[in-house]
Amino acid sequence: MRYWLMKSEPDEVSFDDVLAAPHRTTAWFGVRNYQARNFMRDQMREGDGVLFYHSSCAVPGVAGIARIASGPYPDASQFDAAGKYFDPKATPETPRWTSIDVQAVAAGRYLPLTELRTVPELEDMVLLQKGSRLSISPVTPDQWRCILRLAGLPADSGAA
DNA sequence: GCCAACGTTGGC
DNA sequence: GCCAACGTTGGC
Repeated sequence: MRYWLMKSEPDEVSFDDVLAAPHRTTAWFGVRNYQARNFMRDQMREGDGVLFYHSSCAVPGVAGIARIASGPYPDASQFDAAGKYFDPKATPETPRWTSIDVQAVAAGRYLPLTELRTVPELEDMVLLQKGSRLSISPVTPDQWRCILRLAGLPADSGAA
């Protein structure tokens, strides 16, 4: 059981969008960074906890708690020649990019990035490191508990 | 396999 | 829209 932070642009997919989706679940596709892909492919497993983060918006921050709802599987968008995520070097036999399903669990109090930066317990979060742009990053159990407490969510939020 | 040029991310 | 940071590409 691990914990992760996943960035989404709310103009594309917001936490509320996932809450409103069938089974509160969405496929996470379009990741085109090897480090983030390797987390999905090699480490992320069903039941892991997810901090759902809104990026590239007026007030970036953690919008809610989610969980990983599938194992990794090939990202279908890499094969769509008409789509913006097409990768001509990927084939169904040798896929390059990975997807995973994410299920919304609960929205707590919205936690703006500016507030997270003031919390000493979170100063080592990958998200908060200078120059960090990873769309998927690991979160420690202590950081996870701290975020849930700040958001006003029960400590067992995200438990399968 | 080096590394300059280029592209992207994402907060501000 | 700016720009710092960082990843990727491709010539050599």
